[in-house]
Amino acid sequence: MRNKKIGCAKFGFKMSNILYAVFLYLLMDNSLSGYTLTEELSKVGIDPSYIPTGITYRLLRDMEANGLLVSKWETSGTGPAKRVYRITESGKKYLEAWIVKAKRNLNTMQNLISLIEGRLKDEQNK
Amino acid sequence: MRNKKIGCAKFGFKMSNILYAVFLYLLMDNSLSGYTLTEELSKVGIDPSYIPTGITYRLLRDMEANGLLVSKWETSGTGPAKRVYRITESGKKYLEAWIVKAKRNLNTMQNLISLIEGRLKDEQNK
DNA sequence: TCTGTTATGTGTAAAATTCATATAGGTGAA
DNA sequence: TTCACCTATATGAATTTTACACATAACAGA
Repeated sequence: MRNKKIGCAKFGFKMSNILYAVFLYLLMDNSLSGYTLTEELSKVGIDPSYIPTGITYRLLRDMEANGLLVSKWETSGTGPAKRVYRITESGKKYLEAWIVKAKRNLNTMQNLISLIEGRLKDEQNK
Repeated sequence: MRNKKIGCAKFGFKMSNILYAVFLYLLMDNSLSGYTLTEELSKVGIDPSYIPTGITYRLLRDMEANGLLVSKWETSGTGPAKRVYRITESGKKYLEAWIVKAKRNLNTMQNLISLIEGRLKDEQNK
């Protein structure tokens, strides 16, 4: 048996991958800033206060560098300037590819969890 | 909004956490060596060849250090000596606690994925 | 002017993962 | 008998990911 690589990534549930997907999803309807995106995480069941802002802003810059998003500064309106992100065609394609992998990995996790749960219930009934 | 922590761990799907659970599950019926445990990953839908042996053996030592497993050397039988692991009561408790968190996190992922999938389907039908 | 909210960002530490490599006993075939 | 291959365990170091701490700045209202 040889050494190969795996990681959370293989299950599609690496933190940064999930946030990539969520941000792309949230941006499909509107262009939004990093701050607003963080707040809207609650819409998908993620507590925004758990996400360090350092991660959010760095991920968004990475996503832009990878061509999934484009940004422009918005200085109008109240408060400090916002960097507002818009999804690209490449970003949509990325999300479509992600969902395929994510579903497969969700299945793996689902099977694993029901297997373990079943075994633990057997133990209780002994 | 303040900075807090998250990570794969918050979703319960960190690589090492999954392997902890799988190993504990596999050890509920028999005592097994690291090598055999790796092979038996296929029973739960994980391709053993994807798991670097470096990770497996290190995780098992960690688990023992944390009291979830105990090991003894088995020199009888063919081939080189095996370090055979057995699950402890503490290991069983860990697995029970893990499954609760894992189910919750699976739910979060499930909702997230169906949300995104639904949105992508809308897009196709436009 | 001081506090709080909105808003974006960076440097560095810590943790997790991967890669490369080492060791060693046993088996079977050329 | 030596060479290739399988079983079996292990570690050092590089890389990647994630978390923590902090810095900056515009504006609003007391």
